[in-house]
Amino acid sequence: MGAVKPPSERMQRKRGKRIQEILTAAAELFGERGYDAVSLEHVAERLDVTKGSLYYYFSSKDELGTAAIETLGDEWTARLEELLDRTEGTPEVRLRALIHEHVTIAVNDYPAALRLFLMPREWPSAQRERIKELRRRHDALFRALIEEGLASGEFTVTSVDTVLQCMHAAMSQAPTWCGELPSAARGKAVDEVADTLMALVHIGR
Amino acid sequence: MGAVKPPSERMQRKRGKRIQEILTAAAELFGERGYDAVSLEHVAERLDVTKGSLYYYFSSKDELGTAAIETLGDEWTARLEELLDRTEGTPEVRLRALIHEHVTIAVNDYPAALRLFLMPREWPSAQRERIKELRRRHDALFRALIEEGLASGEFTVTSVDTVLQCMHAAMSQAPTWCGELPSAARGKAVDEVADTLMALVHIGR
Amino acid sequence: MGAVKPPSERMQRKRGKRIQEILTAAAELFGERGYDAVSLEHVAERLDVTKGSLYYYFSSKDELGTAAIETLGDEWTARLEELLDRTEGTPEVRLRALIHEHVTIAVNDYPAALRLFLMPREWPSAQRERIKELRRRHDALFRALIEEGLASGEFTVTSVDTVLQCMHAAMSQAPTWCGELPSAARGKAVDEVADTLMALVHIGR
Amino acid sequence: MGAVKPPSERMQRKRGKRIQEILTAAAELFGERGYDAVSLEHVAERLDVTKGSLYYYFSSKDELGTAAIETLGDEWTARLEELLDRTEGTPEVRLRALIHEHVTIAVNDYPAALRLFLMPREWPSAQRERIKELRRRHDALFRALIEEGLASGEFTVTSVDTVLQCMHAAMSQAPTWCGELPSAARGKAVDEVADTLMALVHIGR
DNA sequence: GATGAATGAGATTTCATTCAT
DNA sequence: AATGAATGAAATCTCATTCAT
Repeated sequence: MGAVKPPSERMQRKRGKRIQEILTAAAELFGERGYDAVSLEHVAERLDVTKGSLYYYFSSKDELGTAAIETLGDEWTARLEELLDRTEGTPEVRLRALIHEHVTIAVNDYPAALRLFLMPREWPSAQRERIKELRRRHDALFRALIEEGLASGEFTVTSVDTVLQCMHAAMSQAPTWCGELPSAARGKAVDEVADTLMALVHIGR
Repeated sequence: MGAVKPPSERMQRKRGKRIQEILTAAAELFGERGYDAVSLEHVAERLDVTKGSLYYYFSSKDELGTAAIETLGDEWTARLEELLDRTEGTPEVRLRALIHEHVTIAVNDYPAALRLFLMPREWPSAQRERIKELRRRHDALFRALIEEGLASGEFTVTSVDTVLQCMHAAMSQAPTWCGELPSAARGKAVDEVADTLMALVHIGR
Repeated sequence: MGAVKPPSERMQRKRGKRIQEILTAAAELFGERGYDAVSLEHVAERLDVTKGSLYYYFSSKDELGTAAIETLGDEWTARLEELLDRTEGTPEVRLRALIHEHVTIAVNDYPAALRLFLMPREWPSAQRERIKELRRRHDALFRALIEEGLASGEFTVTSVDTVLQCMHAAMSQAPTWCGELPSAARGKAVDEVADTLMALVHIGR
Repeated sequence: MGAVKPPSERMQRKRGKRIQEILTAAAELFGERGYDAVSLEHVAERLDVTKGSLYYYFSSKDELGTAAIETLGDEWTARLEELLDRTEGTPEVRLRALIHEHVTIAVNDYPAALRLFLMPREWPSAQRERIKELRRRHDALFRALIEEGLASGEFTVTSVDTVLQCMHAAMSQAPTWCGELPSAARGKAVDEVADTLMALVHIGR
């Protein structure tokens, strides 16, 4: 009835904020229990909202899922970039810091990660591509550092791709064992993971 | 008079065989698509029976699931043990062979093992313990070799536990990337994974 | 900001009303055929909705069942109380009227009440207690009248409890025989039951 | 293959005995939990036999059910007849003894009764008629005594049928409350029931 | 006579999705 | 923007019944 008034900018912002809230809650839940095991009811409940409301923002569970991952990935990548910005030194030093930070984030904030990142198969095919893209952006940070180290002769690897995959797998998996340790022991565990994974770029000697 | 005749041994064997058939089918499916994504209908279909029949052997999906994992784990471990039996050489040689075989099995036969093995969290607590036990048996093979290599001075590590976790994570994750390669390239990819992971026991130099 | 708005009172009422509709339908069915013989499909059909909808209001068949019985019991008790409100006279007169009304309700409206009320054993323990409580409230009406009559010397009994049990049993059982009579004969049959049962409070003389 | 040899008499007896065992177990179970709630699995389990075996003796659950009731009813009636055979005295004395015995049997042996006897509605219509017939035979014992007492002027009733119904209802219901008493108190409770029910044949005075 | 195995129909339950308000 | 209500498809589970051995 009458002209549909275009959403004011303020409204847009508000909407954006609500969406972020939803995505955060969703990412947490998917991360805790896996995509299949989380119902929209669960998501809604955590937000103190009804199932139906979610459809105002997302047109399907799949879409919500993908968006949740994307958010999570963006945030994660942003934090890693920030770290690199404030860390100086050789590729060795910086790569180790990056690994350490990645694991820390995984353990503290996204026990999620494994289920979300590492299992594109679990996702409907429409979503898979976007998840891979996300992964590429994320990997780029590590890849750049490794190549820098290779160029300078500090690092040796069999194959950059393989190293990246192994590194990523181990880092994302970390929460499932570090997460169970008493928090006192966690710091040390994370350090050990970082030290251990650095070996991957010092192959064959 | 009234003596209840216990099932004959032959019957017992037959039953056991049927159960193994079911478990194999289930393990394959769970391994391919993950627990949640597989319905009893799927399992039944692969066996050419009706859903209901499965309940003659297992009293719930959970029970079937746990048993299937156990089977899968047993089989896997058995294949690794076999490999070790027929492989001679230094710990270095044998560990590399073990990794190679593990990844090969993962890629060829159990692409979704990741979801089953690495995520005890998503299982009802009754099952969790049994899965962890399975994991321990599996890890034992790697652990023994690593310790042997450490004793002989061939290997250096930061922490055996950490190495095991990282190795396991990377190996189980392998199917998600190697699996997508054209089969021609797969062999090389698996080799590279093995070479790369061997670095984990040659830390710090 | 983020204030969760509680469901409006009007909505609450509406929901309550819907629940009552469901409970009434369920109580009727359970009362007619017994708990086991009624499927949620039946209940849904009578309400012209789908099975699934019922789960929006009740989280299981058991829960619906218990609530339905409670409703049935409340209604029944209420009708008896109403009757007492409008009936004057000696305990003798009023007790007879009460019995008569009870049997009438049983025969006309809840032919299967027997199965619901008299057999707490078949209910899960959670429900049993609530059913017993219901029964107590119901019995209280009869008990009060009987004790009044005893006090005034009009009645004689061996044991109030025993009389109550026998009375209740016979009244609830009535539908299984009165219900089969042609409706013309029913009135007389109910009268006879009432007269007969009054003998229970005139023991020994 | 060859002539089917007619079952020897010995076999017949053996068969009969087996059938009785089954019927007893079935009657107990139906009595404890109700017809619907008992599965053939339950019955078979109690007999240490497999479900399938029951079909050798009975062609359906319904048939087993009806036969079970019939057995139970026959046995019950026989025990009551026995009692009457050895009890002398006025109708008053004998009727009271009969009631007492009936309740005793109900409480001790067939908490069953209520669900089996009093609820023809719960049974498929084919069975209903046979159950009613059974009930008639059973009632006949009481009816004869009551009529004797009426003839001699000892008893007064409104309607023999009604008295029988009420009596039967209360007697069969007895286990649900007497059964819960500590066994010490049970004897007294049964006595009270008998005394109370005797009032039904001394109406109006 | 009895068993193990299988079936198929139906019951309970879950959940993504839609929609009127 | 959000809610309460409802739907329908699919999943898990139960059970009377059949049958080859």
